[in-house]
Amino acid sequence: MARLAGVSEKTVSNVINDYEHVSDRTRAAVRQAIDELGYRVNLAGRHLRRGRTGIIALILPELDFSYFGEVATHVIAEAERRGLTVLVHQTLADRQHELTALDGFGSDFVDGLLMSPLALTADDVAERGGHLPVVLLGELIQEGADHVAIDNVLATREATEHLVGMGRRSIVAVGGKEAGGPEPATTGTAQVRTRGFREALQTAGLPYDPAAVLPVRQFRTPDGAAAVERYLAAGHKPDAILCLNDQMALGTLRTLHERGLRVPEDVAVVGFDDVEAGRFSVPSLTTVAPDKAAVARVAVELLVDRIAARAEGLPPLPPRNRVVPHRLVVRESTGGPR
Amino acid sequence: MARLAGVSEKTVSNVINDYEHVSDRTRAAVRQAIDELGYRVNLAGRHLRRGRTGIIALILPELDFSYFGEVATHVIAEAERRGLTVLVHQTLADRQHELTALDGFGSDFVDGLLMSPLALTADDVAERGGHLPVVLLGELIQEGADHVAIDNVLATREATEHLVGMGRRSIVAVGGKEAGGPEPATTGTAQVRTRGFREALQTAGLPYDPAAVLPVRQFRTPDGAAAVERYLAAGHKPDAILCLNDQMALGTLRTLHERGLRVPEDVAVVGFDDVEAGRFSVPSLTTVAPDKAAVARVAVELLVDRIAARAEGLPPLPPRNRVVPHRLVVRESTGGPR
DNA sequence: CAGGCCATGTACATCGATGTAAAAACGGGA
DNA sequence: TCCCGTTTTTACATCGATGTACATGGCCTG
Repeated sequence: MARLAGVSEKTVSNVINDYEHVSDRTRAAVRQAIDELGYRVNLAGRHLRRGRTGIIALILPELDFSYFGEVATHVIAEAERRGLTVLVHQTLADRQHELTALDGFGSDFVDGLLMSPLALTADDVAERGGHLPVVLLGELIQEGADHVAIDNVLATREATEHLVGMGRRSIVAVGGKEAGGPEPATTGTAQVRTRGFREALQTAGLPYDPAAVLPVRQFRTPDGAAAVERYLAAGHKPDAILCLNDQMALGTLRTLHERGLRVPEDVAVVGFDDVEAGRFSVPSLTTVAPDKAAVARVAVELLVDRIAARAEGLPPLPPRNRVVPHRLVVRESTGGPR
Repeated sequence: MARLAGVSEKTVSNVINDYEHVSDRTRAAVRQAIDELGYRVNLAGRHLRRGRTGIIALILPELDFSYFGEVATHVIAEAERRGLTVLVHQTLADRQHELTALDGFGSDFVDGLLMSPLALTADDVAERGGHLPVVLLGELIQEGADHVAIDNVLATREATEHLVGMGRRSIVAVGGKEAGGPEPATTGTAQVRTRGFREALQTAGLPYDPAAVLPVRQFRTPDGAAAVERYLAAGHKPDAILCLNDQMALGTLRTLHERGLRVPEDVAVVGFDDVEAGRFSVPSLTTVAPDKAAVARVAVELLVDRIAARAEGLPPLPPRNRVVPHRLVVRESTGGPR
């Protein structure tokens, strides 16, 4: 122990924690001893005593999803500003993995969770999420936990209106979900966006064809490509495709290219998320851009609140719902400027 | 404490750890008490006692880099199989962040590190990495720590030969680094790949023009796009571009498109990493595909070894260097099949 | 029926950091 | 010089889990 070098034991702790009533001489002595022995605080001991670790987990379905990667970057920056370390964990949209994470990995080395659930329902969160502060990124329809998301219905309506405004009449939604439809895909998000899509069509006086809502297993590039390929192979001739995320939109661009359809001349394409790849794709991608920094900032803020409330033994805060801004970025895939 | 419900205290511990000499009746009683009270193991206590946390950190420069996302997925799977939890952390290629991580975040809640260093040198690792088992992903030239990487020189040579074999004579390397060049970029990797590039040109009897090695600040899409744009704007007319990763290759495709150059007819493009986006880009991307699963498997294996050795108080193992397989995947961007 | 062995269960100390309370050291003022 | 109020420092208990050593009790064997 550093005691050998300096003096006591608590004093070392005091120095490390910048306690004010420590004489300069003692402080210096301890500091030196620390350097000499290469002493390092034992997180276990501190955690045991303090009951907090300063670690929060960011639970994501997919790490190699640009959108999540970008959000994660913001979350990490925001958390760092507050002295928190972020542990990123991947669930592969697997329900079991998500439940385990929600359970704090069966133990409690994290102070709280930021989670982007795919397979879970709000009930799961409400039921099992008892012991850990949790904030959800994205929608989950029902109440029961803190949420941070853009106004997805509105955003989808705007995107759809943009297409309609360009004279497109036959619009397909890739990744959509109908009430009672199969495949959960991105539970909440898919549903809400599909609703916005439907509403916009109605407002525009266009027919809503359930067959033009293409469900997918996952929101990945190959899923988008395959869904569109099937649709076109069936003989349909849409003049616009609304993809519920950019990954699928990129897959869609590929499929259209393979079938010799020009974008945007023959078919216009819109995505969601504004990932970097969409800015460099050929053609570049029109997309709904969520304010990712805001998502991260608000989410961390809500979580920190919740952690603090818990630390002080207060009753859990009521579920809160925060809406962050978004905007439609028009690029080449719908005829935007080059 | 669960003691109230069951009986003793150590017995609870015994039940939790599946100690064999516990009567069924006691075991059942304890189990029930656990459920009833919603008891959960306190990682802090266990860590304090055992000295290990079962957590390893995966330190990456960028989370929204498909390549790292894909590798991370494999690492997580491999670690899970061994009962380890992976904490992913992002350094943004910042030296200070990397040093902090290397230091175990100033404490010791991780058992070891898997790290993909960009800004660090081997000396840093050798010097500061004393207290924590570390395995590096990717190259760092000098010795001093465990490494896992493909044979980058060979891979680059193959990629270059592929271009030469298709009759290309004027080849540019994007992201390359000359000895003594500025910008560290991806320290080791850039250097080693540049070497392979140069060797291949020599073997083919082509001139090596240092101006055809385009340094970049980072290996990101915009950097690649900008570097190529500058090169073309300067009046050069290459017939092939070798990008040291896929992100930059995607940016390159975009720039070529904007300048009206056809790929592969006018210019062939090759990337590194085989990220998913490259399979769906227009045109699809020829690339050097590392066996990512192997990278993950070997890296975790090396790290587990090192952690075990340390736990048993053995002297640290000597640095080991593992080479994993790769292959060249030929796609449309160099005239491959559609 | 006693002795002995094995399966179970318990008491206690311990890991390291830190809050608490109190002791020790210091500085002034009377 | 003595007493009192601060400033520093220390002793001790504590967070929870678990290794160690030992106590308990049941059962078998002679």
